[in-house]
Amino acid sequence: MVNTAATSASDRILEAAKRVFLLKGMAGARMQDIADEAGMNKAMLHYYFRNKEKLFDVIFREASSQFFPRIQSILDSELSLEEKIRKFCSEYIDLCLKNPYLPLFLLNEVNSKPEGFIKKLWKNKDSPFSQFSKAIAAASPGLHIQPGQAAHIFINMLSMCIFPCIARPIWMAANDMDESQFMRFMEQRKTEVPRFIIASITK
Amino acid sequence: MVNTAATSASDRILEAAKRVFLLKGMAGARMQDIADEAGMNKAMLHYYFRNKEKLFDVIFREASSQFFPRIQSILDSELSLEEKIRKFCSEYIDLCLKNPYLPLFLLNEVNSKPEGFIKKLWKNKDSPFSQFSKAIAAASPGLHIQPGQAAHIFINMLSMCIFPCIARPIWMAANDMDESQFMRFMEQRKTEVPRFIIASITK
DNA sequence: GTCTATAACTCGATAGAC
DNA sequence: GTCTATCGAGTTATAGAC
Repeated sequence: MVNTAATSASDRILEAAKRVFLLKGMAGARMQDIADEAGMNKAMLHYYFRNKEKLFDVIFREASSQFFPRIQSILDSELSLEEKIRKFCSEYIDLCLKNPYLPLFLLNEVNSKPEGFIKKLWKNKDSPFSQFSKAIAAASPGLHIQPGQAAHIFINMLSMCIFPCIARPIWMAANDMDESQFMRFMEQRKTEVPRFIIASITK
Repeated sequence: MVNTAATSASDRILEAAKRVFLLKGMAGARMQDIADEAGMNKAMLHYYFRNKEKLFDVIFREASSQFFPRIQSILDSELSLEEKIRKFCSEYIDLCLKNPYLPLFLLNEVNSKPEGFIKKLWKNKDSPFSQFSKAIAAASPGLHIQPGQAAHIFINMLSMCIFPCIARPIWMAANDMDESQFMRFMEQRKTEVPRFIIASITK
């Protein structure tokens, strides 16, 4: 009744938790930080999410689903291979620029999970990765793609889109870049990376 | 006198600290874990390194100097550009395979350092990154390298060598790989990545 | 130098008033 | 639902015997 504010308490907690967890990770985050960020006190976090781990799980799942499934929809589209590559690079570079802490957060937390856990991210379905690899292989007639190379091409694409964003502080410092120079550099990459990939394939 | 063992106490602490810090990061590591790993008790860690932060700093510096300066020596060599690329990829893939937690550890901790800190890694010298970029630009006569592309080529190379190692758990799960299959995949990349880069340049 | 014991503190979690 | 107060476990760090 009273809470006609833009967001409910639990939503404000989730937003705050996302900021703090993505920045500091599970181990580095403090419930107090999240409470401060959300403008309320610790007891509220426990009232809504019971404990830190459950709150973290919600954030982790949300972050995962924001990052991984996009691959699928691009894959399923009716575009040509070259168009798929262009679209993929453009979307993933944008995603990383708009969520600077997302990739490193996911890589970290996946690394600290027990073995079997990761496979559950894709349940019984094929992983988007292996599907994309197959799509590249299938689209290869006329191109110079050797069997077994599809996987390399795919992870090359992922690497060139994502890595510069996670190495951003080092890259900026090493090249004396400011914020806007880095942004321009990454904008260039939306065309440079596809050009690079396609050149190496069609040579 | 007595300690004719292979390693001194402080060395054993450093080795243990490296394992624990690289695996769990500053926030996730426990002094008790390090003590256990080193086969002694917590008081010893404080005796030799005063506190957790100072111990961490030693590890961080060592890890940094293990990772970054190699670029320089390859750059300074008298090899052709193509040979430099091949050597760089081969060495960095090996480095990452032999130190699986090193790249993610550095990326994480660099991200959580205050702004100005990073530049101090290269003191007053040019960063190896910008130097390598210049070398690629200088070696470009006869190749199809546009001005401003050198930086892209260089970070492409870094990305394709390092990223697959930090995304290893996801990549293995997504492709149903076991340990030895992944190792073979990365061995292939020592030639695949240079081939990929050179193809895109000489097209 | 090395160990045990413990102080000092941080942090997640709960109890209970409103 | 929201807040204050506090408990109790876990951690860093130190004191002090040997």
